[in-house]
Amino acid sequence: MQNSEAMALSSALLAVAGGLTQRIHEGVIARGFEGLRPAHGFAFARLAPDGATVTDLAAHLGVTKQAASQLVDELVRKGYVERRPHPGDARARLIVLTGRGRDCTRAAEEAAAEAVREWVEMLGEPEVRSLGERLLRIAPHGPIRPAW
Amino acid sequence: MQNSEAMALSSALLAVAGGLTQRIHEGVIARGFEGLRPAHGFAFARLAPDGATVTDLAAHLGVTKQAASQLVDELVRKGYVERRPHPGDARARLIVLTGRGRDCTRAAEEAAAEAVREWVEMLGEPEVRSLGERLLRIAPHGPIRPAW
DNA sequence: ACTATATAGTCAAGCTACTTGACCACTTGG
DNA sequence: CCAAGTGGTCAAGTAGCTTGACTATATAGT
Repeated sequence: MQNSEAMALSSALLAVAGGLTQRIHEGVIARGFEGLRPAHGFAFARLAPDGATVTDLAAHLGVTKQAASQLVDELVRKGYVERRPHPGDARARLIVLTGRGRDCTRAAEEAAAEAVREWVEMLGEPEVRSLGERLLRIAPHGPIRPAW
Repeated sequence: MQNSEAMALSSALLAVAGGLTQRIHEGVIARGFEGLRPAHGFAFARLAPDGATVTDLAAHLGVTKQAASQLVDELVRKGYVERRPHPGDARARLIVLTGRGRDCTRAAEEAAAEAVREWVEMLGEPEVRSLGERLLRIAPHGPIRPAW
């Protein structure tokens, strides 16, 4: 496979990812959740199941824990998450989504589904499904880098 | 297709895109081009064929033209691009890559090809190729958003 | 049990890429 | 040929990140 092909693939991938990010972001706003940036969505994704510590969040986002702490401050102020004492470690705090935070996560999922639905219209469901499977197999495990 | 499937697809897509961005960035640095951020790569991509104006660049990157102008300042200072008078419009300037800028672009292509090669090892060439084709068909035309 | 080292989190200050607002130079259309 | 529009830059402010310093709790070694 030639460099030029690899570059075409890379460009397409990054364009699709950028477009999707923007679509989700706009969809979340359209559903009434304001004052959020795309980076917050990545935080929500980490917090979704059972909460996480600030340090976990920092690693997931690929930023310092100070930055993660500031982000949590902001989300607390806006009512999306709350800090709870951590069971089993008195130094740590467990950051968990509030009801509003879970509503917002659902809104993001709807917005993502909306974008994916358009892909299904263009490619058909089987192709989109296999696209997802292949992406899943090559997805890295490390921190989600929230910037490029 | 359910929301949860759409979200899994979205997450995988964004993870792959984030990982790829990081890989390219690291590869460019490893080849001796320092002081660059991923956003510069997107600028290079727009400048590559025949150059572009600051306004074009701003639209492509999804930022204000002031921000694009500052970015160009930086790239000029570091020797990657130069400002030339624009043929046919005395207000505008044509921003073009220098030799070093083209070298850097090639380095980015090599780094991208390296990452794609790993995907080929995991999925096989036909699957990666069809992945690229499908992504190309759903890629948006608008500005590349350099932030999420 | 006691000390030493590591870890979770925050506070404070500084940096940097971006924004908005103002402005000049040139182009285009009536 | 004048009015409005466009390309670009200068200047100042902002927001999200960084590094550095610190406290509180946990863990390991002797």
